[in-house]
Amino acid sequence: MPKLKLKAIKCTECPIRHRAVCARCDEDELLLLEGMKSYRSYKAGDTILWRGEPLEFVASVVDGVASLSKTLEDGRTQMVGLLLPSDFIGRPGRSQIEFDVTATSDLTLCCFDRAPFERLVEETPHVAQRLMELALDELDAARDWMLLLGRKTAREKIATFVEMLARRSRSEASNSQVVSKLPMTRDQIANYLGLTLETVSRQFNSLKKEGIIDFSNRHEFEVKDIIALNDATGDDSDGGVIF
Amino acid sequence: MPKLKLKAIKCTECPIRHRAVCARCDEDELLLLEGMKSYRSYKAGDTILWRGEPLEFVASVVDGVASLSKTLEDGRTQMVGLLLPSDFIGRPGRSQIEFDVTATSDLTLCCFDRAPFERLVEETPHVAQRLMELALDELDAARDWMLLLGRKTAREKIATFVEMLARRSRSEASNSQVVSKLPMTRDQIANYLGLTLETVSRQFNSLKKEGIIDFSNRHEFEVKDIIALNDATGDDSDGGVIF
DNA sequence: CCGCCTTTTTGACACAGATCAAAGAGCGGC
DNA sequence: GCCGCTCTTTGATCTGTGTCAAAAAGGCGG
Repeated sequence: MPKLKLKAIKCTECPIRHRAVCARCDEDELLLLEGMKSYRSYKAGDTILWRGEPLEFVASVVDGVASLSKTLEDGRTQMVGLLLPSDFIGRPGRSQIEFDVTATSDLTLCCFDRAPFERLVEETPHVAQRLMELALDELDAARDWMLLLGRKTAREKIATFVEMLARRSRSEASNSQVVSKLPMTRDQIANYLGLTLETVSRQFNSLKKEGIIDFSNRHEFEVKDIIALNDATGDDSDGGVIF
Repeated sequence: MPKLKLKAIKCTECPIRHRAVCARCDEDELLLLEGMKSYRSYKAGDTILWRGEPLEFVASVVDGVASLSKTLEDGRTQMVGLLLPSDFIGRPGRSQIEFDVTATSDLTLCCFDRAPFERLVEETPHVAQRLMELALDELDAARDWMLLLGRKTAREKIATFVEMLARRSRSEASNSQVVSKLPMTRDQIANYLGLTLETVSRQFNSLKKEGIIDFSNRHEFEVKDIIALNDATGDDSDGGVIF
């Protein structure tokens, strides 16, 4: 489990300062966090935490992608969360987690020892409030994923996944770049979408053949027809307005 | 949308006093809640809230079962949450919800107008803390469900569902009663498990034929072989201990 | 630049669960 | 107690996706 400690950057210069668990903190509170944080790095594929293992720290993702996954008796696995920069790992008030946490890409975490962090949560409402928002956002995402896993076809699953990646890369790059990264292997995508890797491959190629997306290489794609892509997700575009 | 106001019972005598959003409140805080609450009743099948509709109140389930569900363009639907007594509806800081809320059985809610409730959340850490716990519990449940929806077979889904109902009815009745209620129709169960109602029916009867469960009538069952039932869920019984 | 290892693609086939259809059960209203 | 409704069961068939297998494409170290 090769985890290296790195020197921490200053909170005020942190790339996730405005979105992570510290987003609402003022300068004083930030100083407290600064004093208890440490950085850890992981290589793609490393396991960060095992299910049931005592949880010694909580953390924010600073850079890279981590995933939460659950496994059945016979080895079938399902990703139950994808953690991107500013997302939070761990839950105050519980010393265990019910899933494995793995580095999907090379990863940097900003870690806090659990005990002092929990004390901080009790005392600073800004951290508690932000933690609550993050949890509720995750809950929303989990529910969207339940609809996908329970009711969408393989084609719809892939289209939804592609659309999500494209939207995210458009917003976070804050430019209208057309090329997006595919941050996982076919196998990982399959575990995320509740499919097999063969089906993932077939559906990607099917969308490509139809001219909806295009691949420059295996890990980069471009959306050619956003309308058709949106149609293919099966989502109800109607915002729920009552007529 | 037949919703009737009932006279409220006293918070101190409320059946969900110790588990709902008010669980950690002291007497003073309870008095504040008492002042802003009102009860509403719904008949089985009533829609409580529509997706996207402005959210005028938040609520705790006092009695009965409510469900959260999402729908695709063509009408396929997936339940994304089952709300039992003491569960909470609504999310502070957001005026809309992303799913429909429906009464699965006859239902009683303890409602709070959103604006005053949000002010209360800001001021009383006990409510905020409890809300956080409830959200995180729901997140855990959502993740278990993602594993079920993405990777379990029809048989495993039904076994998991039955096991969940049996465990719940055992704990909440606080006696070792053997008969449990099935609080939903086959169609609702299908929407919860990501199956069709025919498959639900077939799998129930298959478990019955094998002597694992038994039905006295369509809405009550008894677990005859808990070991076999547990096996049939496909879950990894190992708590994640590392050898 | 070559060879080895991993990831991805492609093909053939099987099967779990969906779909379509119709019969049976349960239950409230009259 | 009978009618008419909804919910459930059962049967026959179809199909999307999984499974098994093997070839192709990258990618990396030497």
